[in-house]
Amino acid sequence: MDADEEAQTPARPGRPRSTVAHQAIVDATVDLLTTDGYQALSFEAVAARAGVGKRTIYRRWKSKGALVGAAYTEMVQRRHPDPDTGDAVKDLRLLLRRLFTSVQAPGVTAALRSMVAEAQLDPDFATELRRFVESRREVVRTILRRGIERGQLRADLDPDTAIDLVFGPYWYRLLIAHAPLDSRFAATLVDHMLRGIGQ
Amino acid sequence: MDADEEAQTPARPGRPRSTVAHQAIVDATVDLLTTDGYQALSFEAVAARAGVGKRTIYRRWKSKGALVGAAYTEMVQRRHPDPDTGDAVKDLRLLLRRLFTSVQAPGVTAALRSMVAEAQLDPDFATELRRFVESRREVVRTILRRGIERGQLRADLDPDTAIDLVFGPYWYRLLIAHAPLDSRFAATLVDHMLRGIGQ
Amino acid sequence: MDADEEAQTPARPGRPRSTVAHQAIVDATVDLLTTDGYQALSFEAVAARAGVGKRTIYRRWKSKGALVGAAYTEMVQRRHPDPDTGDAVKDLRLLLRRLFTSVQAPGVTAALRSMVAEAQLDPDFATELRRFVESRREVVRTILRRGIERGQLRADLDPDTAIDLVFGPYWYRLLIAHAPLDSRFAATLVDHMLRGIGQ
Amino acid sequence: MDADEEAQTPARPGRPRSTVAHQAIVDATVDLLTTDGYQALSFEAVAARAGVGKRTIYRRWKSKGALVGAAYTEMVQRRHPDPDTGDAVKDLRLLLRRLFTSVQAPGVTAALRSMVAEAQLDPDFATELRRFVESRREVVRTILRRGIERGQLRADLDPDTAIDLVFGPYWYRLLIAHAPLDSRFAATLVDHMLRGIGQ
DNA sequence: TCGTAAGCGAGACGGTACGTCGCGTCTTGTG
DNA sequence: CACAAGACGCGACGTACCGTCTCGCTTACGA
Repeated sequence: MDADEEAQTPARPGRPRSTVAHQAIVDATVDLLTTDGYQALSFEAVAARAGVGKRTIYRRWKSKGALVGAAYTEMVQRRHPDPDTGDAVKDLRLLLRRLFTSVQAPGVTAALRSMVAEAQLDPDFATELRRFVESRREVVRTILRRGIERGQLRADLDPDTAIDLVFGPYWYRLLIAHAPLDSRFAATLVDHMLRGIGQ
Repeated sequence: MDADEEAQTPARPGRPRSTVAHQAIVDATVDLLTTDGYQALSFEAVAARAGVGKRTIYRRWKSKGALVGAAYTEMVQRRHPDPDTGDAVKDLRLLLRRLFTSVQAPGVTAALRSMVAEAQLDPDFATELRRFVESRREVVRTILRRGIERGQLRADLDPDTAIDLVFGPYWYRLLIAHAPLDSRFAATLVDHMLRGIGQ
Repeated sequence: MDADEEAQTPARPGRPRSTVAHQAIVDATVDLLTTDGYQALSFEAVAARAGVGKRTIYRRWKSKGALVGAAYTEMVQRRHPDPDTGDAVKDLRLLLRRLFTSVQAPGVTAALRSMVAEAQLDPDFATELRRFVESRREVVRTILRRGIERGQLRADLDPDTAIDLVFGPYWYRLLIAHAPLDSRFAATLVDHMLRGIGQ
Repeated sequence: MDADEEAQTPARPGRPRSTVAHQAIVDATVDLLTTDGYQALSFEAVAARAGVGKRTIYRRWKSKGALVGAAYTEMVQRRHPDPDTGDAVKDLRLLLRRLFTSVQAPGVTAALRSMVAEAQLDPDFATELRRFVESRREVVRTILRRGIERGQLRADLDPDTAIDLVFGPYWYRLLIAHAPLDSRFAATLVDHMLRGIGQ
């Protein structure tokens, strides 16, 4: 999702990559993404706005989607960490509410959509996206495991299926947009998951 | 999703549209889609392979996604009609099983994905896709309504939420591909929906 | 030196090439050539100034030099035809005087130079240039032949060598620019050629 | 034509320039020039093949043509010195024969052509080339002057015009390549020059 | 039966963006 | 300080498709 060799060989020969250029590119991408949308976004335009050679961008990201991925990560700095209130049900409700709120911010929906779109077209980026998705699943998985250990959730539930039941409808509405992603829907999702899997 | 004025003015002036050209275009699209993937698909390439002028394609479909939509329809002839066995639960299980089976056919997944991708980029096509999605939802809605009337399902369920719980995870796995769309998952989905909403 | 298939199949399939675009390209080339010089001339710049797609230029000329060739031909409309005054010596003097005068016009020297430069780098264009050069030699060859027939020049001269003795120093001074191409030099060249080959 | 400050301050501060690098650059240039031609020659390519930083080349030569000039000098070690046999006519014949022979060596023609091409595009290099050309003219000028003093050539000839009559056709055939640069042509050139200017 | 209106293939058109190359300059660490 | 390595801003390259626009030619209806 990010520049390709983040923390590799600490010193390789030649001039090191400019962090200034790096930041300028990411900023320009966010700008264009939220202003004109994914369509208007091109390596050409990003280079122009960032005051950077196209090569400098290609050196770091190999596709538009990968670039947008970095910009998205930049946009959603707050990472919705595991709340861990001690109550698994409360944790789930909190996490979902935050997720559904963050998605209201302008540009976030567009970014997520463009990433899914890119993933359908570029298998390499699909892998990267899967990695990102998995990291989000892991947070919920942790909450569920904790809930089971604490006896707050029944022991025989299948976490992965449960997670699909939460994130599935979330992405579904996000992508198809046949219905809003509001806090009521967030609550409903948790309710149904708990009724299905909880004690 | 299809050629844009299917059953319009039954007879309009001038030379009628060539069904030969029409078929050649769809065939070429399916060919390219399953052979080289969505990436290699372009109006230019389709026209070349079909031996057809670009204009002739533009006259019928206004976007790549719309064109792929036609190809998809071509591929999935069977349209998963409402089973109506008399038992709502049996109907649901049957429908889901068919849905999950159809998606195994080569090219179908690719077509669905490309359509979702296109929808993220082209609002007009998003509307078309939403129409298609809605038609699929309507089938389930009918089953659910029938189940309630017959007393097979409890009366206070919200059909649309229930549908989200089924189709959500379906699309989620289809698009993210983090887990397979097998018949076991189909069964699990119906189980959870029923446990959540059924009596 | 010109667009590649001048008077071929009078009607080939598809939209015919636009003469408007053609002229716009040539004009833009002449403009840029005489204004900013050969260096500043690029397909990119010509396309921009002519309001034309780059492809449209590439379709007609395959290299910068070939393009400049067309522009040059456009610039030197007057083609220094065979004078044929009845007197071979007079003809030669007249032709040379005209040649040396035409080369004074701004841009002509630059165009000729750039063509020679391109010919050194691109064998294909070298062939084209050779064709142009040969056409100029033919004019002189005709004059000489006529002079021999009329008994104005002695019979045993070798026309091609004689022509080398005239055009050789001409191009030499044109390219190296170590001395001016003035009318005195023109006269001297004819004098020496005649002293060397005449009766 | 050569490295720009050959015999400058014999000892200047800092690390002295590596003669190893210098030679590697020239060798790589000759290699590329004779192998892939002038087109494939670029500072970038030379640096890569020589295993040298681009800067190191720029430090020594300021243009592609200047660099090729050095390579040319490397290729043509023998410099065709003034023969001075005592007989001006014999001297001229000898010099021309040598000149026409040297040009047969592979790569020499290409180098000369590329230098002329570069001179048409880069005024600075044109000056350098003019300097080189003048040095070659000076040799002939000396022979002619000596011939006049010795009474072997008539006193009223204009040396510079005479030289144009020899070198002009030489370069003409070299650059346009409409006819070969063989020894017969060498002889013919001297013959005609003498008939034109000699007693 | 014949005009006329649209469809047809081909392919050129003005564009935008692509991904690459080379330029000449700059910044690293190493000698 | 020179050197190799290589990143940098830049500008041009030649190509791919876009969606539109002629061409000359069917095709088929309705006047």
